[in-house]
Amino acid sequence: MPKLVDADARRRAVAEAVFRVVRAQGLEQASLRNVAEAADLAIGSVRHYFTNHDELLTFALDELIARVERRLMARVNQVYAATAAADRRAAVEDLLGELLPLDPDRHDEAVVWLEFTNAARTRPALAPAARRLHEGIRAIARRVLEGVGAAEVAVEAERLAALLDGLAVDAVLQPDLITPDVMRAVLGRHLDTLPRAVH
Amino acid sequence: MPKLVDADARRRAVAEAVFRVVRAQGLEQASLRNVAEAADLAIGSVRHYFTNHDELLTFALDELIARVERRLMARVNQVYAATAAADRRAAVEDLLGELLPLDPDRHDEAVVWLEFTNAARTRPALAPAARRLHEGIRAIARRVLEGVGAAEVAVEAERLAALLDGLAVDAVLQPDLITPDVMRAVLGRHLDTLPRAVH
DNA sequence: AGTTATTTGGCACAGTCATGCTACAAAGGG
DNA sequence: CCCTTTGTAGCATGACTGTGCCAAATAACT
Repeated sequence: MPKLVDADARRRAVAEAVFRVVRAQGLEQASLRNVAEAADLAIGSVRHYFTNHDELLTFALDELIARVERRLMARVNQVYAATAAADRRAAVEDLLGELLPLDPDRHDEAVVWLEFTNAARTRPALAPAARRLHEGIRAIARRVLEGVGAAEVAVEAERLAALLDGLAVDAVLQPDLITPDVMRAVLGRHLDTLPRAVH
Repeated sequence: MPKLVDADARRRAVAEAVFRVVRAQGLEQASLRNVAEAADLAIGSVRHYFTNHDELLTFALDELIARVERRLMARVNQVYAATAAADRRAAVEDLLGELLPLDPDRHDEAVVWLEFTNAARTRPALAPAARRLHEGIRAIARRVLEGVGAAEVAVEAERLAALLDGLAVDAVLQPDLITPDVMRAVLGRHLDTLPRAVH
């Protein structure tokens, strides 16, 4: 047999090529040909690791979600570890900030997320993963807002989640206006005005 | 000559066909052929009213924005007309609600908006119109928040605009979870917690 | 009635797309 | 050494795209 390649690593490398194409030219342009070129592979090679174009895209989306989840896990532990009020507030801010495109890497991630989650509206294959991410964000928002009254937690969680989604979308679409500084200021202000939940 | 058609009305009718296709199948599928079929015209006819595919899309986007602006104008006047505090609060809620997909028509509008504004990220022809809409929403947010301190108005306007964008996006992508009731509750809650600006 | 400008319809072309299929190179195990 | 498995590459096909170009049908105006 030839070089005996680590198939999983190859699939992840191709997924990264998908991200690059989507980032630069939109999901619409993430054809097998363009992705193969971005991955520096022949189109036939890419097809050896993915049976379908759909499977390529769903794998890439799953990979993106896994990456976000990995980052969030570490931050969640930080919140639980923080006992002092000031520490907890900072930990919460870091945790929620992980959902915002505050640095170039996460900006690219947010771009790809918006492209995929929007495409999921009309592409059934992508819908389950997009849904999982949507609900995951709500779960985090609810957990962070434990301190508010039970009657309000549902509305407040939705408000926080919508704010995070909106900031991410705005930063993706108008990056020169919605800078990391603006996002941090808005998130901080939002947490300041919450009853007595997070501080 | 033939039937002597009102060219402007025809262009608007074709734009509506664009909306229907984008709504049902995504902007990616808004090809000349699909749009022509949705408009019940021959492809050559559509091309008679639009020199370009790009011109067709930019016209449709401009048309969408004009429609939103028309709706907002009426609401803005209502805010100025309201003198009593309770009236003003209701007028503001109606005005901002105009930016949310609270009924089926506005839901379709929001779907098309998201498709276009996202596409504008990688399609230069659409960028100016998307930008205008983005800034228009900020202008409204700032005007509504006149009451808050000058130091905070920038951050608060961004927070309100991001919340509106986020609610719209979430309702477009997960319409069974983010219902009009949820959106109204979240917006109401947000206005309640603002300093003493709107009430 | 004839002319002319507008509208409509469609053909042809070059490009892109996903995918079924085949062919071949390479390296590990017998 | 051979053979079998794995990876790589590419050809062929049918479908779709925007656009240049052309031809016909239509109705208003002279």
